[in-house]
Amino acid sequence: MNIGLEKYRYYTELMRENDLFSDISHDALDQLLEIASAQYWPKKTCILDPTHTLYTFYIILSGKVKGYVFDDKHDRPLTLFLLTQNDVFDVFTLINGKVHDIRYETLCDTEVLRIPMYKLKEWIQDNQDVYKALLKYTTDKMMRMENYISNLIMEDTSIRLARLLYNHVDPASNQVEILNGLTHDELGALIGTTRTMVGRHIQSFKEEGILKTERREIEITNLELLQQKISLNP
Amino acid sequence: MNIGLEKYRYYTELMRENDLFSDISHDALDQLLEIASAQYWPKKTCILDPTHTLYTFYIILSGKVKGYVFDDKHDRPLTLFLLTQNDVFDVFTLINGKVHDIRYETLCDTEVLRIPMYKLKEWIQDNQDVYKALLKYTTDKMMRMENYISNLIMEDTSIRLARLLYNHVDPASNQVEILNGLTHDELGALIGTTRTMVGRHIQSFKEEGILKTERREIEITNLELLQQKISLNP
DNA sequence: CTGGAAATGCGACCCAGGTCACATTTATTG
DNA sequence: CAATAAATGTGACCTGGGTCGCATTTCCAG
Repeated sequence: MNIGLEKYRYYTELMRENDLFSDISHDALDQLLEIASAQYWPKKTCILDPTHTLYTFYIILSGKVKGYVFDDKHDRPLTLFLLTQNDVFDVFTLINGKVHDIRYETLCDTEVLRIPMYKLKEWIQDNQDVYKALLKYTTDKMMRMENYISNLIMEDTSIRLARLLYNHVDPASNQVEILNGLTHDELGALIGTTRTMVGRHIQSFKEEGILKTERREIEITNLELLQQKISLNP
Repeated sequence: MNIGLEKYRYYTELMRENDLFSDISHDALDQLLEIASAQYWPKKTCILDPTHTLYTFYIILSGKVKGYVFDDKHDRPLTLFLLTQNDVFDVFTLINGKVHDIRYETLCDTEVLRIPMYKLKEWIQDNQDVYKALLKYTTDKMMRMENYISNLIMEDTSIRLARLLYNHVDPASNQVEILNGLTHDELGALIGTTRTMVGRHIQSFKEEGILKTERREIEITNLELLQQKISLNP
């Protein structure tokens, strides 16, 4: 990597904290950083070509990236998952070598490490331990996805929104950190509904005294009420 | 395993064909069979206790098992996935060691290999190659789950039913093999809807000449029409 | 063969949540 | 700092699909 020592330290530090690489030796991690290059992606950077991830693997250092599919019938995107710091993509193409029919887009400014797939595969040859870590990573994501599905079928849109907010409140600031800066359209895509619905629910949450909004930022004013909405669904 | 040679051959044969163990040496596979015991589960056998899979791992030799959660609000189960020959469970508890909040139930008579978790973990210590195979297995399931989600949000119940049928037709018999013997309730659980809806749609499919039913068996009479329903959703 | 349980068929009704249309506010950029 | 685009607020309306109730059929166990 052609970067200053400071920056390099910063990356190694981030990688060392990443559970995926915690079992990897310092040397091996250095080798990995050797074949990686840092990239800065501004908000709304897209990977629209699903074959792209056949050749390049990414590790997210900061920011947020959504993985989504497009719903032609309703002419709107549906976000399948949200990736943030320490997440990687695309594990499916890395392991199965087949195209993963999914698009990626940054939801805010994002830093990634970019690794050519063939070099990564070589590196993995010598560091088969990552399989175990990746497996843990994947089963974990899988369980989240199961929860997402139950949610979709069992709860109505207002509760899905409430849960989305609840799952992302920063207890310190009462702000919904990773969702700040997202439009109602984006929020809708995250819970499988429309901006109209999101807007209506946010309005009624306001009236109920659960939250207040300002310049595309959501602040929870009464966490308990929000919690109630999720658990005691009448 | 305390079983006759014939039966033993049959199991090894099945395991050898299982992609999860295709990279495992004969010796190692024998060792695995050594710590496994065969079990026969009649239809409707349940694993209702989620902590059970902390201690026991299963490999399905034949039959079908559903993994489901219960929807208290609507008082009905929701099937998250269907497991059949060569599937295993529960990978999540094996890898993460935490309880996986999910229940299992056989949908028909089923044969499984039962392996005590701690013995399996020992075996894996000496056969770390399975991590790679398990990872492939898991990412594959993951992608199916992504498709399930898009389906849930993008398509209405009739198309979801049509797709369920289409994905399981046996081109030889035109029968919907693995779904035969399931009640409308079970079918509903598989696509996240109610028996009423399933019933109505099956009726209208009949009228459209897509299928006919007899004694809880579904036979597709016009595959093309079914295909159309899935692709040209108006 | 038979009585009860389970599975299915079907009509009446209701509502969450989608669409459409348009006004209003907030960002962004020549 | 317009002016144009993007994001949001809101009302009117429609419909897929859920619930309820009950009749009918199919399946088994006794």
